[in-house]
Amino acid sequence: MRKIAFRFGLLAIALMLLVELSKYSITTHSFTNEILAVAIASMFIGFGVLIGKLLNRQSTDEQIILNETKAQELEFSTRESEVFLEIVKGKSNKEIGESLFISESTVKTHVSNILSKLDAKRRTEAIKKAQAVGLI
Amino acid sequence: MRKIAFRFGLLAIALMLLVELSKYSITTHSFTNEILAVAIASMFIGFGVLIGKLLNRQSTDEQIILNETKAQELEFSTRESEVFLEIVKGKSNKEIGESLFISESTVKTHVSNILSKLDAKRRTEAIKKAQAVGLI
DNA sequence: TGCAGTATGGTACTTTAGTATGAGTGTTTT
DNA sequence: AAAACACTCATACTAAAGTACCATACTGCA
Repeated sequence: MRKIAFRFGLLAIALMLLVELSKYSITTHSFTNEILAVAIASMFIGFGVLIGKLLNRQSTDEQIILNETKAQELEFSTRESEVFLEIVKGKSNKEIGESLFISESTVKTHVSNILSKLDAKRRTEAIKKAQAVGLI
Repeated sequence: MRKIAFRFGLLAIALMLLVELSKYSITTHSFTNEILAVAIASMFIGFGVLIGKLLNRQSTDEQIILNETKAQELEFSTRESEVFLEIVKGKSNKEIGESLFISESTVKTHVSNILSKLDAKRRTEAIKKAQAVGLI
């Protein structure tokens, strides 16, 4: 987090220097406008990359949400999506049952269906495959 | 992937339109240069966000790599890091043993140590915690 | 009304996972 | 050399996870 803030600072400084340089170069013609434009554009692209990282960070740290479109493609039912979300959180079948107020038996049924829909043998493999297809 | 390419296209078109608009506005003075500059900068930031997404995608799809610094902080041994990498790939203890040419017993020993170092009860929980602290 | 889909749950069983403990073999450090 | 550490492996458990099969109940749709 501090690293990203630091990069933001560096970029801001570089950008200001470039702007100053462009003012200077207008009078001295030491650089072409094209080169300066490319440099400034690169700075803004850098800002975009950092902003994108910040946006990603929120979604991975706080709450995990399934990609609804992908869930539909995989024919996940509502309950299966809920159970899978708990799996990704690292919960056991028993804990999932307590969270969703259903028996461990029911959880096992859902898990079994989830695994076959994701073509996985284990829940860890299911997590990996879900990441690969963008479900999570 | 197609979605990202599509967004790139849209951004490129918007950018070209803005550039044309700026040429036009120089003669007509219908927009201030500041507004146009902000708009064009926004486009480049958008490009940056997309590029960042593409860069992230490669790292999650292809090969998973542990954050060496975090691994050291957690006092992971070399072998434990290797075993954990296989866990994240969704492999079973038996499969991990075959990959690393060690017995399933040894894998279990490593896994047990990994779990206690990550303060996790299950490998799924270990994966989740590893993501939370930035190990993966 | 009957069918399809979803959600629920149980039994019984097999397979993985995980723990605890002990032990042998190297390598590095004191 | 002895201690400390990492890696290896085994045995013997207990605990989860996962499969297969069956059954009930509710909802929406043809």
